[in-house]
Amino acid sequence: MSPADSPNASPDAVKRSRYTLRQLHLLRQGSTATPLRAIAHIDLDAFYAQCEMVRLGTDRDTPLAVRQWDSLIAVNYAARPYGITRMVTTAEARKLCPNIVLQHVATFREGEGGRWAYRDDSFKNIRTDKVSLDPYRAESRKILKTMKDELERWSADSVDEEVISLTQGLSASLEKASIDEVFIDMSPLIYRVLLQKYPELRQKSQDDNRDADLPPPPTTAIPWHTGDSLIELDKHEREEDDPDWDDVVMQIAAEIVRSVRTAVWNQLHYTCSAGVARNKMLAKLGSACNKPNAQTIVRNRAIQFFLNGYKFTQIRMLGGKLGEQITSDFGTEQVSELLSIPYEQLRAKLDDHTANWLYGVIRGEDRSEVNPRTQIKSMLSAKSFRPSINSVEQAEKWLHIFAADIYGRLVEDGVLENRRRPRVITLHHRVAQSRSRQIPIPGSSKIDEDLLFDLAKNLLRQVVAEGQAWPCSNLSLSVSSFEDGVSKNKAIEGFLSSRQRKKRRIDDGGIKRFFTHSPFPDDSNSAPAGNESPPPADQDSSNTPLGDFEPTLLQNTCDRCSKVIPEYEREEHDDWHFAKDLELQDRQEAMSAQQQSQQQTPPK
DNA sequence: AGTATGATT
DNA sequence: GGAATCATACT
Repeated sequence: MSPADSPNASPDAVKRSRYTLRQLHLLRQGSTATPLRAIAHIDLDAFYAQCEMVRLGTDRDTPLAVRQWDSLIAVNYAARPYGITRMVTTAEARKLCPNIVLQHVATFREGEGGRWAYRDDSFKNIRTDKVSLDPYRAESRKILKTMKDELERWSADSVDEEVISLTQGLSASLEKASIDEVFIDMSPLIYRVLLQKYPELRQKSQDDNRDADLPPPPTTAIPWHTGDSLIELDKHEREEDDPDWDDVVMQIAAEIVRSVRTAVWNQLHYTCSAGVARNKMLAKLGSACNKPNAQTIVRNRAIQFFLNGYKFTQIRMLGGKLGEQITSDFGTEQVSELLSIPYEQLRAKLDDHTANWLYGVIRGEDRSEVNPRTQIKSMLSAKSFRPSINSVEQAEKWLHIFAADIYGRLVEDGVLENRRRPRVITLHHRVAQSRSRQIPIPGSSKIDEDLLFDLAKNLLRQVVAEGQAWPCSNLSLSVSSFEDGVSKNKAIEGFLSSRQRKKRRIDDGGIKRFFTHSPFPDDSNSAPAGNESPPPADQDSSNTPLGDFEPTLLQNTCDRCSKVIPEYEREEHDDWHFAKDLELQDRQEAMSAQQQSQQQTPPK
């Protein structure tokens, strides 16, 4: 921070980049290994509260909190200056801010047809009502779709023919981390923008050493948006130094994230906060730095400074018992103090895997992937009993509501269209400690409310038969082990066996990587676009585990699309066609299934 | 198959 | 801090 003690920005500062062509090209695949990668974590601000603000149409400055019985589960930012937090009761909240809006969550009610509703007396009915988070799930889906669409726009919009041919089909991947959080891997998108903006990066690799340094970026200053919060650089780094490609990458990433946030605001009126960094861990910490409605950028050269200010117990996975143990083992919670502990000493106290992970994570390393998953893996419906319940009759009433709840959500998820169905159903039950029983859901039967209820009753009988079933303080029903619709599954299995588990390339889940989003039309809308093209024949070998070995002489012509394909691209190209065929077939099936299932429009 | 842990509003 | 979710790892 003191320009005085830097008399002369060293004249030969950055003549070359610190990064290589190989590291640049790794961006295309969402590889976890390149320091140039760009990950965002986006987090909706006080999500449940915002949902109610949108639903009720209240102003942004109106204090509002979401109520569950007599406690608050979300507090909007207008209410926070009054000292209202989630740990406050509704009575205290009213005292602190007399005109606050306290909106109770929607509930199911026994005997009212398994449908949730907003009821003005639900807070009095903790004994008969069960919370429903459905309205928030629905909003979450809308927001996710808006984000996806905006990212699609980025992958579609490019003018340069050469860049199109080099980067066709590259898109960002999006992981739904919870009801109000996503991770986005923007690396492939940024690769495309880089080639577009900097033609000097479009080299053919054949005549180049892929481990040679890149030329430096032709800029001396990064055009940061005024709304971006930049984390201060590490001690030995200076803002006056010329930027390198990682800085350029971060700025483009910030621009993409800004546009996603703007789209969510413009189309749905939700604000969110984002962190942008090299990996998930840093992005996640970053998104919490400036709330609400702001974005924080953790540049590579700022990582150490950034982490030094933290207690490691704030890092993902260290917030619980593991964090406590490490704290007591080494007598500190500070990242900065843990940094001075040599690896061997970590190994002495922790198991191999943990020590290794910890050593890296406090130095800003995290190679976890952004898992392109938007669908959930299990569904749970639960209730805690204030006065415990004491009979099978009471328990079965709740099982009825659980079954209705889960069934409704399964319908949203596509059971009727045979898209996905759960294979296992589980009952959790707590007296002093919690126990659970699970059984398979018969694959032959049609899943409906009654079936779920019957299976649940069955499980309850098992639990009760084991004794000590009462008084019960907590009961829950869940379904899990989802499988995809039969047609899709069979086809993919066929694909895998035909390949005889041949070494798959790079990362990932075989054919599924071609489905960046659901091939099925979403609830309300829109004709799926059929304008994709096969992956380009690429002169670059970073796709293959063979690295620099480039059999450039072997070329074939694809009999499906008449494109010229190098031999080493052949397999991937065939896979692409296979995925496309599958997608088309699925779409047709889904369409006809939808036409058959009649217009029982669910209540909004 | 069943349990425990961790994280989020 | 409690309630309701979700995910994953361990045994």
